[in-house]
Amino acid sequence: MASLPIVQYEEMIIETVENNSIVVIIGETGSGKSTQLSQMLHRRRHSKIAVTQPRRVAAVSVARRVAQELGVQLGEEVGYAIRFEDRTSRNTRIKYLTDGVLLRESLADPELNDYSVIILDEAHERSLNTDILMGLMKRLVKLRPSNLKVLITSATLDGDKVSKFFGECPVLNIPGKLYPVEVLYSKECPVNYLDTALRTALDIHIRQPEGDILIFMTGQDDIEKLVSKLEDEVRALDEGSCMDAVIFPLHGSLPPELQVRVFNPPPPNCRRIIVATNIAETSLTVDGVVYVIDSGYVKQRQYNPSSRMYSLDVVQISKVQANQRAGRAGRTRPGKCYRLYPSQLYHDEFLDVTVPEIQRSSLAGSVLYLKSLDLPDIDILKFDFLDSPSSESLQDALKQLYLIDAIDENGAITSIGRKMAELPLEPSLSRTLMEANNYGCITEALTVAAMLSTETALLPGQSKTEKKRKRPLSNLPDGFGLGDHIQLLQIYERWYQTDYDIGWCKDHGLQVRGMTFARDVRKQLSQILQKIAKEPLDIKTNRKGEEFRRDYRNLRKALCVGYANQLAERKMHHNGYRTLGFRGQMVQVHPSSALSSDELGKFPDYVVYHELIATPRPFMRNLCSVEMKWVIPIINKLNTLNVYKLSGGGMDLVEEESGISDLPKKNVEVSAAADDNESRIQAARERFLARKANK
DNA sequence: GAGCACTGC
Repeated sequence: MASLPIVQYEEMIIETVENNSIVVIIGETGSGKSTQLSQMLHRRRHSKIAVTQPRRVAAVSVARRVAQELGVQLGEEVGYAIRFEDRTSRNTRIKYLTDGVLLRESLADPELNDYSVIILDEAHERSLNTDILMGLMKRLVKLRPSNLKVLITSATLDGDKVSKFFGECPVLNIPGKLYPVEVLYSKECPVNYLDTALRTALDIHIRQPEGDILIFMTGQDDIEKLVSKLEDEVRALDEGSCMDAVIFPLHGSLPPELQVRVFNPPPPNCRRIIVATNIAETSLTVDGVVYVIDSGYVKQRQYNPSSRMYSLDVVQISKVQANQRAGRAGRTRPGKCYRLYPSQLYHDEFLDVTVPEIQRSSLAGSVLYLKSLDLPDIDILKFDFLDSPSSESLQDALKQLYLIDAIDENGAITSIGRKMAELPLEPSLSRTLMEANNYGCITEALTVAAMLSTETALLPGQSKTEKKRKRPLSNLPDGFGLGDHIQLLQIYERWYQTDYDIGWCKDHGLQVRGMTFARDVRKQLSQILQKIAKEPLDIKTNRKGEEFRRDYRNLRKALCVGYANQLAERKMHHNGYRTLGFRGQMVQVHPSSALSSDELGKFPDYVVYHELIATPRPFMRNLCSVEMKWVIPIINKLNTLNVYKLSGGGMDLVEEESGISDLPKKNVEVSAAADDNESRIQAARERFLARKANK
């Protein structure tokens, strides 16, 4: 502990914090900022210190270490709070929490008076929640100038930019404890980056001294291909010509028991080669890595507000990401990083920083959250973000909220909206719950919302045979053909009838992690609903053994209201759909859907969908059949949509005549920046695809 | 007739 670089800076840090409300601290990996800053401030103050982390595991493990260093029991002076788990007490003085939990807390107490110090750690990751918190902190220090200190800490954040955002606050640089990493570039872009990664890895294995190799690839597919090629090639090497090698894949959909294999120490005289996604960039740290091979690409989910569609694209990484990857080689001794791209590409084309999540996500939930805070004099379109989302994205969010009654025609939050904001759900689902309560089907709607909160429950597991299996799985409920929401409900009901038997999940090819997560979410949601309801709600744990009416009418009606933004109408003579309202577009039923067609092979005339995904053809994923008479009032509302009023008149917008006309692009600066990102991403993607096709 | 980066309330 004494060797942590940050310790020598204690006096300077304390003095700066005493004299300033906000301080930015740049500390590279290994500086000790996550564990030491809170302790330093704790030694000077007695009231409560909050430290946010973007990830649950980090909040838990850092809290554990600090408790150990202070020699106290975890949950007493030092504790943590993550979703479903609060290990703090009245005595807690240092509290580690995920940034999402702090946002929830600020809903109950917008001034966060419980804390005298708030530390936003890992701010460089620019998670959606961290970005919102930064905006809120800027306001909060003005409201509480005498009794609040805010520290923004980060590994590589652009200190000047953040300092400027916070009114030229001081920036302290703390050196890290990384060993030097030599960076080697390719002369040119590889024709086939999978083969190039393979050759580079073999070359290191044969020629370089011991030390593990970490290879960054984009996804499961490429990882599996590369692992199998590496296995073949390593096996073909002459025995005794070099040391042994074991090869591990590492990605998020790998079952946990296979993920942890990379933390076991390798056998003697054996090199480990780990082929990973960006999960190894921040979430998992593998010790012993000396060589990093960086493909320069990452898979990134992005939301396009003009089509309301998500896509999962392979994009070029940013300079920050490239350096983060390189740093993985220098944790235990000096290392080397092989970049499979020329240095000129890195310097000229890579973005400096990753496009922040707030510019890549649908903002309906975040905007509703901000509205519910009742910040005075706040125009949501002018909220002070470190990097603003495009105005198009904010308007999209407002329109969505209006159509589901969360805000009124003037953009003010409604009483329904206020309740919705309390629920940790996407607005479409929280609105469904509100409506389900009126229709007497809250028990079922809760289950649907919980099941949709985990996308992984139905995903096939790892084995190849399982992978080929189709949904709906033969011996699982089929949703009566009404769609995926109903199927998810029925699956959960069946699981409940087995008393949440883990074996039952495994027998039916369901992911245990996903199912237990759904159970936890359901419990949390029903607790919140009980709390915010005026009178006690009739929520049953579930209806054991009771047969439902086979058409689930009320539940589907409730879904229709919640998903007013996500309606589609089947085209006359075929099975294609057109989305209703905002810039209607042609979409297809995702082949994995449980929705079934009638005896003539036709799908239902109207459906609601959970999301649109371009892969790259546009599909609707997770569908529910609805009826035309439920849809009509929504269409009427669509036609009276007026974005000018919704945004509080604060925007210089031309009035829209109906919900389906295009919006003029305003707020040019912001849009231009976002467009620039988009076109660069697009260009990078094309290059990538071209190279991949070139095999 | 398709495809699953990573987090999180």
